[in-house]
Amino acid sequence: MIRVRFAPSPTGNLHIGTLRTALFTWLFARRHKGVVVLRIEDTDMQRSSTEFEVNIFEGLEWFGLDNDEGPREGGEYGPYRQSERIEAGIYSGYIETLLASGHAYYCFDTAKELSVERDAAMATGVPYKYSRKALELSEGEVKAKLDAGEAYTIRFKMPDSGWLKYKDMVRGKIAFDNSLISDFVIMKSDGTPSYNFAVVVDDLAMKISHVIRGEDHISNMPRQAAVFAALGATLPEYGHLPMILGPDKAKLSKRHGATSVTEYRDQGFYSPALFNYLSLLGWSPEGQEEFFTKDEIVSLFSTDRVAKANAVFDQRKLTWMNGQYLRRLDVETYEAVILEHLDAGLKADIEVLGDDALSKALLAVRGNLEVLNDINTYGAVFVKTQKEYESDIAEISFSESNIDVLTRFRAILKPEGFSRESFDAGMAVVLEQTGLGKGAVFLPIRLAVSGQKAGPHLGDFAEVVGVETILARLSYVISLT
RNA sequence: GGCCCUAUCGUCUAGUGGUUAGGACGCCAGGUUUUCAUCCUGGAAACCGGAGUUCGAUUCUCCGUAGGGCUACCA
Repeated sequence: MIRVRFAPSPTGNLHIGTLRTALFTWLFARRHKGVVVLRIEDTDMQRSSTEFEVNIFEGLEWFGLDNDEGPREGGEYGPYRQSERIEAGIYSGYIETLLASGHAYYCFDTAKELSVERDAAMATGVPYKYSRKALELSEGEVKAKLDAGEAYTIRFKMPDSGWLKYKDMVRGKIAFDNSLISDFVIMKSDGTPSYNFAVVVDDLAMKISHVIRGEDHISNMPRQAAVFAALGATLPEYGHLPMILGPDKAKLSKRHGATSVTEYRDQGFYSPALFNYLSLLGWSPEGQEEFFTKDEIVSLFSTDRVAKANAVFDQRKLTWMNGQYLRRLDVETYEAVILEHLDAGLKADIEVLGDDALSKALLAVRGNLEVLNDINTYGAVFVKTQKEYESDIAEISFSESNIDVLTRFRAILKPEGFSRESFDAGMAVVLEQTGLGKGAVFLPIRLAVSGQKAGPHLGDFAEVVGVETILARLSYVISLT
């Protein structure tokens, strides 16, 4: 049975990079009909908060990644928060085992002593390894220090020789020399387990079969593998994903603008579009097609087509893809989706214009939208107040020819039987009558009836605001001369 | 400094021991459209460098270089 886990740390909002890891992990599991476990790695009490945990849940849900086991779903390998696992004594049990087998030992060095060691090693160009001073303590000395209440950590004793060799699902063969790795802390002085230890215990206890995570964890492999070995367990399969970078090729972070998933949601990105885009960042199926549904991606996904090189997150392309999704949606879905982002005030104002006004207006500006929130910019033209309209008009100068065009158009436009088509036909007549170019006819009409030089198709616009408004505005402009 | 990973248009990527090195975003030009947008057509744009292997390397090997990661009582 394939069991994967997604293990975010609630020390910040759900990040695009973290989401991509979750996505690939999820895709792998769903592709192979496996189980997805969500585990919250909140051993860092200082930085973790439930607010961030909630944001992570929210982001995953919006994006469309579900999990079979987790803090909210429960499951037979719970609890699924490391903080709760600490309370349950899960880690201390394993610590005892390691202590008893000689794979771990108490360490009483202070932070200052350790940094002196480290600086000395750095200065001589030797890779730093803990001196193992604590290992020279006799059992009696250790007990005495413990009894005296001295602060301590527990370190894992790395093997002095041998290599960790494994085959990465994404990168192929990888090897590390164990003798270069320092003994590392597995239990901090506050009694909580460190990451490299907790992760192993949990992956083992939760029977995780495949670990898919970011490349930043590759260097942790020899440490984690050594703990697995010391516990007499076999290593799960591992796949390390390339990182997502900002435009400056540095690891994606806050200074690159929006990085939290809920921010993308709030800006009006449609989650299936983000899903599609992110799936193609570091992975590609065969062929040239770029648009895939979630189900298609699940059935196509495979770790051996995951890229090895880091990828820059291109917001331009995401935005383009989002616009494509908006245009490809069926009308009902499009309206439902866009309505969630339409300002209530703007919505009410448009609805006042008539029964189908809202629907027509939303459709009229569809081609202009990239993100859902754009509707509030492009939709405003439909509900300009008279005052706003007049002040827009005041900025525009109409020539005699323009006024002639407007006058002719006003004469042709009839309130009876008005439609988008009759509006267009009316403009065509003016075109013929005057013999002017398209621009010389259409632009002044657009300016006169909308007060701006860009916007939705005028026939659509007229249908929404009503022929009376159009006629009134034509007359208004004509009357100014 | 040490260790690990990586390297195809500006960006995301496909691909191959012999290809006009393909697609997409962006950019430029033209067209459709009433303007903008959409849409259509076309264009510019890449195999990091040096050795080696080979009849032939972008592709395989090595060495550089560059970028990224790790080197914590963060995860």
